[in-house]
Amino acid sequence: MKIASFNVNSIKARLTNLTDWLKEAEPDIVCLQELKCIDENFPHGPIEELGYNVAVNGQKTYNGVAILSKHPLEDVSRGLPGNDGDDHARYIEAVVSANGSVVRVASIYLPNGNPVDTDKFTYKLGWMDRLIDHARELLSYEEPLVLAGDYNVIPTIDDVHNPAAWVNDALFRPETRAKFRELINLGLTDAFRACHREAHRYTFWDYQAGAWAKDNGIRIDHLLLSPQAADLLKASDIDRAVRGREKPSDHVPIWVELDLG
DNA sequence: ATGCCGGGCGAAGCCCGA
Repeated sequence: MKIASFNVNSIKARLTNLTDWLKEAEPDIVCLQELKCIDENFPHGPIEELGYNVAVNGQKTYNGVAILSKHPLEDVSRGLPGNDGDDHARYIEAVVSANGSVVRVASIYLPNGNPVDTDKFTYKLGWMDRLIDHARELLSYEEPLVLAGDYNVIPTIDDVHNPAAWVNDALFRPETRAKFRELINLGLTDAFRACHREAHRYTFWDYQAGAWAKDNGIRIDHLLLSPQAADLLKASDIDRAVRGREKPSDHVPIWVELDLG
């Protein structure tokens, strides 16, 4: 079973780019981020035509996440627990049953957090605390679990082209990286890193200053696996060629293959 | 480099992303 994550930076602007990739990559499950549309405006038609069931947690203008699945989506829940006052659409979770197996999947759009001297950074760190609490709960189920999304976290110096340019950025600040390690240390596996040791493999390149041409990127989209999912890990990779196409997102898809039949 | 691009909103120019 192939499970992917893709920050599309507007589902409306990216529809053709997305459906082209869906046709060639043929993922079973896709976690999308930054839809930038309300539930009613999600383009169900072109995506359901390709055989996907769809669960959306949308929002006007900002954020918005979804899960696409060729198998039925069950027990869909929207929003990250722990703060009823948080109205950002940054989290959706569902259970997928396929071939007698079950996998729980979440699509995550973790806050950017810049500038760091504002409440945006506080919000990011608080959101990460809530994610850690929720992940601890989900891990207690002892089942295959994939926490997939745009984490807006550069985990290590190997995951950025020019570390010096990011030292004071919310994506690379020590506090951010420490919280990410706290999440990993619950017992999650960074699927891409488990399959690839080489440095400088990125999932995001800025639209500006020729970042793509210079390979000036960062690795901030991650698929984190529970031990039960990591047991099934066969492969993981980044579909970087998508960044070079017409009207690309600034992120590219990243995926895992799990031996779930 | 800190918004040079790109998208939303809405119909010019601002907000936002990373």
